[in-house]
Amino acid sequence: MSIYDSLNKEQKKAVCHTEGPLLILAGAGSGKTRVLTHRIAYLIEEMGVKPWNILAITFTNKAAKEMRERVDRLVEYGSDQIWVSTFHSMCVRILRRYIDRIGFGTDFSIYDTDDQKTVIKAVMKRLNVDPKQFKERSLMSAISSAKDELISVREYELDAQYDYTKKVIAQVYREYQETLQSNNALDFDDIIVKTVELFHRCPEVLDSYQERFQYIMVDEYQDTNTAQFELIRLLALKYRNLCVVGDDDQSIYKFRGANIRNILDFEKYFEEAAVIKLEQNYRSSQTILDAANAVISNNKGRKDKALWTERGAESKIHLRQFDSAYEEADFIADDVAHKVRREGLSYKDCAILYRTNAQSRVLEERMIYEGIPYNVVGGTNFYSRAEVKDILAYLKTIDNGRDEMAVRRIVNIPKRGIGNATLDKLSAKAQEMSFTLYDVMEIADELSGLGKSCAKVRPFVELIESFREKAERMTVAELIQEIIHRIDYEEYLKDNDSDSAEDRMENVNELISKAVIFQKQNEEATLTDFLAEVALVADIDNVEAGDDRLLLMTLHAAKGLEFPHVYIAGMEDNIFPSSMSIYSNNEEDIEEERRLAYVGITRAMQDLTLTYARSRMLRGETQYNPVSRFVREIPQQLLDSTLPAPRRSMEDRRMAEEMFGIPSREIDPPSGFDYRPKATVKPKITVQADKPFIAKGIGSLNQIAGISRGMSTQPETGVDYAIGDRVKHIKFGEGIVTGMTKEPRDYKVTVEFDQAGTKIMYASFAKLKRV
DNA sequence: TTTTACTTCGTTTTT
DNA sequence: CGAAGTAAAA
Repeated sequence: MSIYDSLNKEQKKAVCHTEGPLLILAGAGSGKTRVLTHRIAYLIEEMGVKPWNILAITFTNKAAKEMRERVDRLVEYGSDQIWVSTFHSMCVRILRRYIDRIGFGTDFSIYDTDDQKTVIKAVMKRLNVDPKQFKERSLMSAISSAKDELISVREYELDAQYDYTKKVIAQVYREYQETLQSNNALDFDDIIVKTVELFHRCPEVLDSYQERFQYIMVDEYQDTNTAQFELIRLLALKYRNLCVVGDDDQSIYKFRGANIRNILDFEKYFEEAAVIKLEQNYRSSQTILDAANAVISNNKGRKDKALWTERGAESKIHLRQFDSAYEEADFIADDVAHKVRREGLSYKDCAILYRTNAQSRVLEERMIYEGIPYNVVGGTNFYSRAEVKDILAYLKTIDNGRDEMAVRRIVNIPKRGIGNATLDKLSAKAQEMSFTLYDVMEIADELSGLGKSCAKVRPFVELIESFREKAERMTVAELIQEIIHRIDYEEYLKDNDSDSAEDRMENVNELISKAVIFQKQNEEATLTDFLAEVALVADIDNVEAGDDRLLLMTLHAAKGLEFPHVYIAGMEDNIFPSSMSIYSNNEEDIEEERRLAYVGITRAMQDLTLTYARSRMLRGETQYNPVSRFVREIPQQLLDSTLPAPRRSMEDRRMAEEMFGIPSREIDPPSGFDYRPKATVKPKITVQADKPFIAKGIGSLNQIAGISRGMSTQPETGVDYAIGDRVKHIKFGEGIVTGMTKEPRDYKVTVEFDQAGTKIMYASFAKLKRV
């Protein structure tokens, strides 16, 4: 019996088709990861392909890690020799070796979105671009899409000649690229673009990688953009053993430049390509698949396919309407609690999905209220938190003095009396001498015309120099510790805001732990490597399977995951599909949202619950939205409750009145529009200045719950009650503690409530008070 | 130069 | 409604 016997006929075909281009159209839940891992195993074990000649590209680090582990279980040896990597980390790896051939230093920095924004702003100022007329946001996305499409500055300029707006964008684009180059920095898009440029300009480098990667596999192929396609096209050009796996129905990253034509036209680019469809679904019940198929069938221009399963209909899709988002959240919390406490389900079997990150707040508040342990995926990335970025900026400055962004960030942290005025003077001087900002600072006291403020620069330079010297013989973790000690970072945080200082320090410590772990896993790794690693982690990468927690995330973040019980909240027009897509009047935008709906529905294995609210607060305004059109696209017999009659617009009503003289029935707004939660739990620390980060999302919930973040990594020791004590719960009232069990990072407490009966809850969530 | 108070602005989704 | 940016004050 071989490992391939467990595959179905189509899967087997895909695994054994090893030579030449191959397109695998893999529907949701059709076992595409299985196919990919088995295919790699087959190449090694049956075809005698050397592991180091195989390249597998995934979308996230998490997927890469999973794939490597699964391959490792299938093959005898060599799984560590395969390149399993994301586009970005693969390109960084290549560029670290060869980017000096196209005018960058191999110790380049990587700029995240915040850094980009800062650069754009500075550029706009320098070029006198009117911020009223041009939003930095749109400039950024214009530049980003140009890069995704591999349009160079020069090409953009040529195209812009007769268009004022484009001309301005072209100017900003040029200046932006020049700034990045002089900072020896690349943004996310550049990481791909520069690799393509390297391959074009240095055929011998390309050739060496073509020889190296004789068998290439790309996962989530529908999400690739033009630049990424060009990259893999070049790599595969010589041996043409390119296998791409994707599902056009799950293409949801158009806004990020994903080019759906890459998958729809694959057979045009590679004429000899074989196409295999995987349509048998191993994940969901028939009912869920029927709903998904019904919704997605409203899209035009898709590859023809339909999912099927051997499973039965099982339970219907639950549909619930509420008066407000509070009630919606209340219902979901109760429903999850019920399933866990009465039906023996685990929290980790459930997920709540929503369209926008902003929707997580109300849900989070309710989960705390109900005592449900949860994690939020997404929101603000751990590495974009101010305190983490401060420390990283120190590291970047030490590592790459040309990174002006980093230098500017930390030059006055802690306060050294070096403000914008001084910095601008130094910066101008730097420009004039074509030095970097840091170079000028080093020689500041020898320069004339800088005034007395330059005396303050000296100690800063000396500090950095001493760090550089120490960095030679220290680990990254030790270096961070040295930095926070020398600049007394804790004191700085306390001066700024004593309330949050402790939490922030906790994040810094978390960063130190990450550095320790990183260096343990990569013994040869340098500071540069650590900074690159840190720049390329995504939120989803931090979701660990171990914790028994309910997951909250956007529909986008949910792609590739599955859960027995899925809730999709906010099923309303203007929320989902988003108002942007509705008002754009472009059917393609709605189709993209519909694919998102398809992704959401197909995450569910057994049970799917769709909820919507008649009123919802948005930007301080109450909106009344009709139920999502996607819900209406689900056949009624699959739903467990009936939909309200389609709401008629005011015009329709007026017309009906005029034509028939009948006053139309009042449907909206609903009765309960002023609904307030019975007793809102006011988070002690609200989600503001300090928007929760993810770092597995734990930080966020602790912060909302008013619990020190320290508990996210260490078990709580300080509960002030024990078995036999009388305690009070915010919702269930008073009761007696009848049991306590210690869990790795928490206590599980059993309480017999006077009114509400016996409940089992986590101590850190229940916030029980001794009475 | 830094802090504070007021205004404005806007919200999709993110490697 | 909340964050972020700007103008004025210390």
